[in-house]
Amino acid sequence: MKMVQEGIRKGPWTEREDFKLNCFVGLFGDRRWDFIAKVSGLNRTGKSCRLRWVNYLHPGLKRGKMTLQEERLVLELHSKWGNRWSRIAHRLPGRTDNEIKNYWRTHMRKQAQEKKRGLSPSSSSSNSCLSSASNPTVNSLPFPKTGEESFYDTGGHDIIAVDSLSFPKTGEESFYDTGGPEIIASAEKQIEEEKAGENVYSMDDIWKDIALSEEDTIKPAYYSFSEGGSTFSHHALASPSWEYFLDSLWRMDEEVSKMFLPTSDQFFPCYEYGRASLTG
DNA sequence: AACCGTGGCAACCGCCACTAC
DNA sequence: GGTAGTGGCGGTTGCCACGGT
Repeated sequence: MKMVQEGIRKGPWTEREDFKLNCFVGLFGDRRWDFIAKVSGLNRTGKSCRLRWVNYLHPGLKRGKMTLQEERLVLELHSKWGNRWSRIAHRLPGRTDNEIKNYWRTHMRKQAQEKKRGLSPSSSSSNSCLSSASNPTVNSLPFPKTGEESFYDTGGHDIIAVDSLSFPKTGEESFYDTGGPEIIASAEKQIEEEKAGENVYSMDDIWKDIALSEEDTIKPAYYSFSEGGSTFSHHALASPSWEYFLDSLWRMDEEVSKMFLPTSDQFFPCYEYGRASLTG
């Protein structure tokens, strides 16, 4: 039996909460969410913390519009796997299942509306592009006859291989691109491999991949403090709230502190900076 | 300027799977 | 083997910004 905890916060996260979560994930890793939720004093559930981290705070995440390649890949993977958003997300470095899910919903809604209105593919630039990109893939795949499929059907255009599609090079595309064709090719290769052996990555592997693939293209903003001989860097948040972080640490169970503080390389810069701040 | 519809996104909920005891 | 705790995933909801009227 689990009692519903009183005082559990819900709703949008504040910058201070983000900062605290970031710090505690840095200290304890991104696995023990319930523990992090407790010791951080966030008054959030572990689930909520995990979700916030995975969908928003993780340094490997990309922000911004999906590239055409990504859109194409989402369509293709969805046609293969259905609503396996997490699985699909694994093939799009820096994108979360939530993001892809949201994109898909929007996409499907657009498709449904166009279908409803019987619009021509030229009704909107982005949609027409998506339609032309999605049809070849989907139509060529063994798709179960569902209502969903009908969203793709824009009137039986000639089918071309997805690999042969060409997309206009735009500034935006290159800006957001995380590797472009290489990523797509890599993902498609992995799809083939999975077909053969179902080699499913663990989340650790995924994040490692992301870290590697994003190393040169994504430069997460970091705070970097260098004061009083101590250097501290952390993922950027709009307003660092050291008093909150430190306050939480001070309130941590003493035994818990003993368990983790001596072994955490990341803690000491935080600690030193905090102490320096407090003592002036 | 006010209202309305829509899209995009963040976050919650419920279910399931896994693991430790 | 049963149970509780926890994490992960997919579905859903609600808020907010923006554009059109």
